[in-house]
Amino acid sequence: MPTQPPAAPRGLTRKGQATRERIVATAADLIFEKGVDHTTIDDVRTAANVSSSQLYHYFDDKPALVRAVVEHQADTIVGGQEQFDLSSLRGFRKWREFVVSYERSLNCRGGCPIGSLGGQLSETDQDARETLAVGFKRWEQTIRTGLRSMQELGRLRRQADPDKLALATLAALQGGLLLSQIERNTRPLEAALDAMIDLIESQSAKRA
Amino acid sequence: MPTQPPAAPRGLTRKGQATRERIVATAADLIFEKGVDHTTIDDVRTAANVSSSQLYHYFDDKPALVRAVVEHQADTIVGGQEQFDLSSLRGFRKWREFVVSYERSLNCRGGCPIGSLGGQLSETDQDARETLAVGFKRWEQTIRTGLRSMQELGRLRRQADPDKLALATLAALQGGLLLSQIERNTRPLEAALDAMIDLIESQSAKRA
DNA sequence: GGCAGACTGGATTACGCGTTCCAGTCTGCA
DNA sequence: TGCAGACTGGAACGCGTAATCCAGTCTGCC
Repeated sequence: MPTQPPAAPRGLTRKGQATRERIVATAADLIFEKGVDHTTIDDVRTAANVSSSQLYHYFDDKPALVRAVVEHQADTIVGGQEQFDLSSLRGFRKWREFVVSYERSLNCRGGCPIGSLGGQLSETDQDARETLAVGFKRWEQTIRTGLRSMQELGRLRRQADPDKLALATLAALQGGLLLSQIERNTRPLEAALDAMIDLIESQSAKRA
Repeated sequence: MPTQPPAAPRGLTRKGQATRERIVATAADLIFEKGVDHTTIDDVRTAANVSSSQLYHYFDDKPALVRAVVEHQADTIVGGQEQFDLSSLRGFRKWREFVVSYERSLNCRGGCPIGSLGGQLSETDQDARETLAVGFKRWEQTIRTGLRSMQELGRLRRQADPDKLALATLAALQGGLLLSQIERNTRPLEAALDAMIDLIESQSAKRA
């Protein structure tokens, strides 16, 4: 359940909605590349081919646009995450491969599309921070669901705590992405994910 | 080995050096609270009680000041880290307690003094990014040293990879801090650190 | 087919903030 | 005790950028 129906189309023409969408997507790309504060309204204006009055027709001000971007990124990332079946170690390994190669394809630039926003907005935009928190909760949820069915299927020991493992896995992912972004090398990301997979394996039921 | 001798005192009076130090420390605090881009030169000026010409006497421009802050934070954090003996599980648990209660005392504001800088600077200031990378390498090193001696002391299995574990632990810490900052709750941080400690324990030599 | 309101364009404004300038005072050293 | 250069103060400048304004055009609906 998203915070709202997919971006309240309160009296927006189909065309208007498309324009709005284009602005958000463009802004999301630019912000991912250059960060919130180094992406100017004018940058977005130019890249999305809209005039400033158009932009302010759809968004009250820059923070409002940024919040729309936050929701957009959360939807995109969590949506992509749901493609993976994390109810087995094999599934986790596949996911690990995907994440690492994705990061490598970006040359470790930008970090996590959501996580990097967290560092930039948490202390300056309370509203954005809460939206991010909701996004992460959803993300955590998808991992948790995988681990819980892993346990229900008897693949994970009963004593294991899938909820805590899910949260830790998300944290490891975020930290790995951050360090990889700083070092411009996927090694930290790999080490972090491998560690979590090792931990899950060590708590798997196979030996019981 | 830091990038430079502790901030080249090229022809600075003792008093001048103190002033410079005060500026950096003040800037570090403000940047930690509000982020790089929302901390203005004027904020620093006021809080540190210096005039703008003083500030520009010591630093070429804002990026130069920011870089000085990065080095300052890296020295502070890594220095503090070295107090802990991570050559035993007990040491790790003590460290875990310290980190969590520290974060709690800040009400989860600000995240990691170094890590949060990474997200803000990696894509905009190449130079700062590299300085951060060096800082993290030093930090990683202190954890690695602990794990290596843990292994040498026979507390960690020979098959374990202390270097990779150290990197993963640092990543888990960073991710935990980031998520805790966003959620304003220490749970993610605790889950991340506990997971790494569990992993290390599962690879300890006690059962061998 | 007309009109209300969604939508677009571009010029203009207002101001925050980094940076510079100049005119001084203090301080270590010969 | 003089003087070079480290150090300080505060006013002023100029640019980048968010935001506004007004003058339009398009579009769905009765």
